[in-house]
Amino acid sequence: MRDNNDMPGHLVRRFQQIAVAVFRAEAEAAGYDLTPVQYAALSAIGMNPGIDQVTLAGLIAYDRTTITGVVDRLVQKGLLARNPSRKDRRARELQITEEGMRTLQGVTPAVEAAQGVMLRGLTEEEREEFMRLLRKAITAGNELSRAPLREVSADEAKGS
Amino acid sequence: MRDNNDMPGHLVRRFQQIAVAVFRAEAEAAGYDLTPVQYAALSAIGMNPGIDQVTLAGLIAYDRTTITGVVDRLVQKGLLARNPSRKDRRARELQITEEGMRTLQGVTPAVEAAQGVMLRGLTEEEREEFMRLLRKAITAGNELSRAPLREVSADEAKGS
DNA sequence: GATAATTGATCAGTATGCTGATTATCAGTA
DNA sequence: TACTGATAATCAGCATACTGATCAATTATC
Repeated sequence: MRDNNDMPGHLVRRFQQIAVAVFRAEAEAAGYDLTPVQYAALSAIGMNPGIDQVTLAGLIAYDRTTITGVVDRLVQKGLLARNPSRKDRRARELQITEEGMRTLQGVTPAVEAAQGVMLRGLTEEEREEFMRLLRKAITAGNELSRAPLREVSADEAKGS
Repeated sequence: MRDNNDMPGHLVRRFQQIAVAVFRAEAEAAGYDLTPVQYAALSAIGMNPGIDQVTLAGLIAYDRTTITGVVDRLVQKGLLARNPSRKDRRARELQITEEGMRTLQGVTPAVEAAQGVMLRGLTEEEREEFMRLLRKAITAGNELSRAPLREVSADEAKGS
């Protein structure tokens, strides 16, 4: 029987734990209380103002039911505004606030730094290769989780 | 600004989501209701009968407060027995039950299969390299999370 | 042997992440 | 127009993960 500790699923869980811990530590050191998930949402909304929650979920590969709570907390912190859409009364349009924009800009250096820390055991070439393999594996497995990445088509992106 | 979707932290989160989904799907297809975390705990206890919860946490890199709930649920399912230790009345000794052993043996092929599915986008060489890089990065970052791996020393292992 | 420091387990609280259901709304069709 | 199906958001419930605290028991120190 293979040692469970040496299975890819287990290794990934451990690296994910390290990645989250490093992210939070770097963000806190920079004076921000933001989780990786909250940062990703904030960043995506900043680049796509006015999107609804389902589109946001697809952009960053979140589960749709998880989004509600994440957005709740960002609204609570004053970093996002959530308003009913006039085009579709089921949907909520998400906008980043002034403070959200300042937070995003302020925390980004810490986020970049965190990526280096979590990969500190790898050389530059190894980091590139690691990310290439991650991208490749994720692309092949995208549809296997309930929260696949959904690229916004050119149609949706320009118009709406 | 770098696309958040292309940062290692984000890529790892997505791969972890896929890995968990694949694991659960394969386990369910084989007739078992077991999470990756529960499998890891069961497996570790099976190979180290009588260990306490802190040692278990170190063996598989869990947070000590998470272990309580995981063990609770495995005891609930009848796969584990948890008894107070006579050597240290603070500690609980964990034993795998007959049914736990049957479950472990029965589900293991599905667990092995899951590892292949989650890496289906990679060639055999790429899988090896991916795991090598994961191991290397984790080793370097082990102490950065609250749940580092703690190998059982020869001393502790033989005795008890 | 008394005291201090440490340790094993648990708990309260918070944040992802999932399954499956519900509600309101929208879109297509007979 | 009435009906059907699909969709956006939310909810209840469950399972990881973490922070920080508490309690009981053990170990170390004086």
